[in-house]
Amino acid sequence: MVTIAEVARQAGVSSSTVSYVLSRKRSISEDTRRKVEAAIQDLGYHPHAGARALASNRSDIIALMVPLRSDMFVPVIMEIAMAVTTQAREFGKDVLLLTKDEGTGGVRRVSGSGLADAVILMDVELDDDRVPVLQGTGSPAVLIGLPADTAGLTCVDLDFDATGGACVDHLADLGHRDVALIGESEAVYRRHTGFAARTLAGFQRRAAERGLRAVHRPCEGTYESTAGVLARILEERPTTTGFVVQNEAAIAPLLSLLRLSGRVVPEDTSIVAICPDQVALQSSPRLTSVSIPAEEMGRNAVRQAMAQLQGDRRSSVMLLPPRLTVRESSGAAPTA
Amino acid sequence: MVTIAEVARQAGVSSSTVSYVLSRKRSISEDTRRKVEAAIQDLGYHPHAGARALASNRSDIIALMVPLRSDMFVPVIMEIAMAVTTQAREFGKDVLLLTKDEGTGGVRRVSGSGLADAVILMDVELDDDRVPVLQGTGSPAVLIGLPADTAGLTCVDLDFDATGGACVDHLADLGHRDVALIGESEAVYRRHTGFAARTLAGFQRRAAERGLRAVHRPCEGTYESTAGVLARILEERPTTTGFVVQNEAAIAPLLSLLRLSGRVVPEDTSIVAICPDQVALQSSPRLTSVSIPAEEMGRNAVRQAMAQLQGDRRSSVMLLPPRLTVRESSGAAPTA
DNA sequence: GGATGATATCGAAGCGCTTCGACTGAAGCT
DNA sequence: AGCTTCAGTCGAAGCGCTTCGATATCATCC
Repeated sequence: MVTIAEVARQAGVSSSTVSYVLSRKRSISEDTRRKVEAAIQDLGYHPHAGARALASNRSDIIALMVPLRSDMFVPVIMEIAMAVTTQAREFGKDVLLLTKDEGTGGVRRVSGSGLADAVILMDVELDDDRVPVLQGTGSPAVLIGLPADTAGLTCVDLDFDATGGACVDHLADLGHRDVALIGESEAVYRRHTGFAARTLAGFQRRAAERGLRAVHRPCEGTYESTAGVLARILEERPTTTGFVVQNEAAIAPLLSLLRLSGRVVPEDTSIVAICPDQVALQSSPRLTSVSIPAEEMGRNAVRQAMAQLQGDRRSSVMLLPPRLTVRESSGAAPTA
Repeated sequence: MVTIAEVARQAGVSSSTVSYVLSRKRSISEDTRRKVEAAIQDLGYHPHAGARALASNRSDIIALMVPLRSDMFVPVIMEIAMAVTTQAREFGKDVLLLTKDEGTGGVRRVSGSGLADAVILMDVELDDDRVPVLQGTGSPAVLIGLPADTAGLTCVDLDFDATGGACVDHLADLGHRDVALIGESEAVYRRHTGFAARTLAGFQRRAAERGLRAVHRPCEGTYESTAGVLARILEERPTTTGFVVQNEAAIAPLLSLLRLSGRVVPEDTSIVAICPDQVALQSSPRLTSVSIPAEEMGRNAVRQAMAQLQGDRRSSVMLLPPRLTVRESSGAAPTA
């Protein structure tokens, strides 16, 4: 292994000078800098990460705790993870992947051992036991998702309440009077995850404000369950013409079922999905949707973490505003 | 931060003794062990990862290089990544997440800096420039996927050639005489990824051996492209009754299209998918499928990496045998 | 009963880096 | 000319751990 001492010898300087060339913490003459950089190239030098962490008390690693299985849509999780990793690299940091099932022990371990300089938590529950532990460690922390009590925390999430409202607004603007929310599975509402409940609250509040009749049905997302949910909704309220779909898995079955029943989208029935743009674009017809800004959430989480690492201790809750894109699945309500 | 010295003082022993308690590399009396463990508990001691890496020359970190965007199905990538992480933790290792777009530089960086003890590469291309670099570093390496030349490498993958064959066998056994492979998008075949080509080769060879007529069509996986592909196949060879689907995204559109066209699965048409079990199970009807053993691949990759870390320098190519599960999407060919 | 071999523990060196204080020489003042 | 100032560099300490002898104790065996 090539050490800083060898680079120093090759460049004819002391090892501290090499260190300063690398860290830019002291001024270095142009001449010396060139010699050192040449030596680094020549020898293929890479500073030893452990030695650096020991001496500087920074590992340049951000821990990311990802759900193994969760209510979140897997591609969204993946996109967030990739965005975090990419953004972290732009700050010269690496990402350590932890699974949520490591729980509080995992949090203690990585911050206690100095393995990570900061921790980003995904799939945060309303009353998440990792949060107090994380605050106890005093290390920079960012949550993707909202717990019940956000006091003193830094969080990033889509504003799901506003999202529910935006979907209703869009359908109301198009003249729909009866709308339905095809939600996540019952288990998601029972479990202590906030996003489904927040979407529902926004959906219902806005529907009331706009004077629409609103129905909400949880849905597992399988073909059969979607068929059941759709049948129930149309039976109870046959005049329903606008659907908001939160469960990504229910989208394909829903489209298929509507086609089979002879309903044409968007002429007879309008659909607004809450899903990644990619999903909306590969459906047929392409879906009007509020996108899940996975990349933005991941990148912002890292930025917040970096701000904390640089001494910014303000907590903040960053709710990204919903962005609704009109595509081919929504249109004016049919005139009765 | 709590150091080993503080633990030692609290336990009334030397710090080397604490170290040996932790590493079990020398025998320690029961009495001393208890005192040390109590002190560790009391103080909430976590060894400093950097210091440990520096002194022992092992970081206890495995780097995992994941594709940002690729031909692979995202949930499969995710499942592999999670399996790698879980299995790594069972060996006391952590996982560092790298993106494929860091390329050879990323490989050099993590192994050159001693950040990772081993590297696992996903989404390996036939002629992958990361591979020679990785071999050059001399650090333990495992590939998930097969490059063209596997000499001296350790690889783990599903045996896609046998998979193509197994799908044909299943359909042939059921009496189908005309089969079609709905493959990945053209781009996948053009790009230098092996799994699609290997599946196709196995499919065609076995079809020839069994005397079936076989058609292969690439497919983008969108509703429109699937519709086009299906129409083309049925036009060219209307007697086609067996479909093998490799592109996960094409599954839902295909089922929907067949339903619309009045064909009943499996009475009129049989489908065998190559996809994760989860996808096969949530379709309607549930699909006969060869599963993508994502978890097994991830776990085995880690095991191979650990074997190499423990000095096993044999290279090996581990091709997991396809496992075909019969469900409701395949049945006897209709009698003409 | 002294040599032998385990077993249990300690002290110290050293891993490769960062960082602090000190030093040097040149430039900028008065 | 003598002073300060500052850019540029060096040497050494020290980060917290592992690991290699060395040592001490004790049971075992002729």
